[in-house]
Amino acid sequence: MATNAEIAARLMQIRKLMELAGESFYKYMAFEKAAASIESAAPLDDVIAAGELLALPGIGKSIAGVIEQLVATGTADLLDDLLARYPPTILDLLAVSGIGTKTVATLFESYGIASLDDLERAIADGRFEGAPRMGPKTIANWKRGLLAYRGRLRRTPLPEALAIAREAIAYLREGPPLERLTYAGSLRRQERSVGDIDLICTAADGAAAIAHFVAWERAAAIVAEGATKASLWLADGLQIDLRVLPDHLYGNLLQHFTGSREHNIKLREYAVRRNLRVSENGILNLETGDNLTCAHEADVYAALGMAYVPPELRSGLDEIELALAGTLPVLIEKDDLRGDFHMHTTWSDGDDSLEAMIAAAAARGYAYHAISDHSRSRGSFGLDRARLREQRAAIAALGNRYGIRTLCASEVDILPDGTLDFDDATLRELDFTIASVHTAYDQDRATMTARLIRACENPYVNLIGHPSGRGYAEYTFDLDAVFTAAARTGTALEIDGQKGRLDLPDPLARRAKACGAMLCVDSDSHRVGDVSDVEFALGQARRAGLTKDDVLNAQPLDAVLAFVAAKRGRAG
DNA sequence: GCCGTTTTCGGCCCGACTGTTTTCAGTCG
Repeated sequence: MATNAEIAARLMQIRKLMELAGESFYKYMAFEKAAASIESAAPLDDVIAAGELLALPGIGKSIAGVIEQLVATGTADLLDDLLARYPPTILDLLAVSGIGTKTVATLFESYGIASLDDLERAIADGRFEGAPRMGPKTIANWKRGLLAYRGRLRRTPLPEALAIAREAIAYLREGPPLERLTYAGSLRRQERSVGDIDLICTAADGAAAIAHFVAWERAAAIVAEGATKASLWLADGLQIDLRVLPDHLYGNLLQHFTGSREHNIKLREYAVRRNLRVSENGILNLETGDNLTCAHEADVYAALGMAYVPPELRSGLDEIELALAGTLPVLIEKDDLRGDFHMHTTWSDGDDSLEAMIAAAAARGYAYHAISDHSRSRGSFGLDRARLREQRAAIAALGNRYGIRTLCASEVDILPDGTLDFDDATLRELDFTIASVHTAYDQDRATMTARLIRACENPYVNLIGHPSGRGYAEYTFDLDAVFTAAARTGTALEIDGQKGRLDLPDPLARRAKACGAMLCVDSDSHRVGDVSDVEFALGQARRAGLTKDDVLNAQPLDAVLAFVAAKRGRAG
């Protein structure tokens, strides 16, 4: 059974090979659009069974036939024909910065080069000396691109990229005067991992800003440097782009560089039908010649007659249609959060004291939060029943000093058979229970599915912590079966904001909502400085299209206590 | 190859930067 992502990858493989083969631009771009459409669609097996493949955007009769072949057999006639012409390793060359399809086609046809190794050998042998359009600078760029590719095969996790972006912004602020400055791109859209960092700023003297940027001591290489735009690589190959324009264009600039590419294409296609040309330089009326510049991003969407689309929703799926119809979801915001259910202290594996963590939760303005240290089977640091009672007493002893309600909770291990690390009598003493998988990640799909459903069915379990394991352990389970069980039993599903987790990821959170489940947005913090990690979870929630009604810790304390009581009540 | 508030044909987002060019093709986002 192939996943949507695997089918989409096959379509992209076809798309790239078609471009190499010299097919028309619009023909191979149709495959790229189809791949994006598949990636965000419901599971293909279901779609095909329902006879709804042709209803997906960007899928016509021709590509539908290819997809059906791919799903049924793992390959397709079209793909087989292309692979008969080009070795599969040839596509690796496209991953090298500075090498595109035209170059790959030339390398293959004129030099028989079909892999990264072939290219490195040819450069070392000096085979390109005197060749047309392959001067010394071009060859040097390829060498640099090869080095970067070999040293960097992963995307950068959002929390890591955000820290680097803030460092770069702080550096830029030390230089010549800038007006507005921020990060854009996939970072602003809160993608779980990013390929590069996009910075934009407005300044009266753009050239000075660019000059200061490329002089950054952290820059290992300057990839491009022009009048309004520069790109550099850090030592590990991470690329940072800076674009500078005058301040009256800030709204256009921010909209343009926030993307996504697919969102901008759809937005501009819509604009073209209304005789408007949208770019970072303004909105040009093709009839009158007037160019509308926008100091604020919201003005761009308003000028196109649609509702403002939050960055997290700019995926190129259906957000333009929803914005035109005025039916975009009202996304949950930071100020909607009233609590955090997932915080650790030195009582288990946290770095800060109980009191410090309570104070930190209060400092964020929460009305309530839960202290949820690990249960006894988590090595030496897990709490047993006696220690849990001691902790409850310690919480009581602090009284209402910080003006926040602290719920006594536990993050209980879900054991391999789906039972819990504490018996019901112990759980009954708690205000709130998180149940999480921390062991036996290698269970097969059916076993893991049954394990998670059994945890949901325990009347004292209120929340499944980091449910999918993404980021830590990529175990598999039947998503719909577990999410539906969570909805049926009154068990919430967590979006965990711990750096390296961000679990549930946004597509799964979207799915969980569709199954009717309640979600939570938590920090899973182990120290005071990480309580704000809840904002990473919030980003995933917003990308999933969640409103405050979808999130348990956006509800008042009374509603949370009622949520817990209702599940216990149903169990009798 | 796909699509439609100019709908079954004729379009399909937009612009910056580089290298090697005497005016532009290729790459990137």
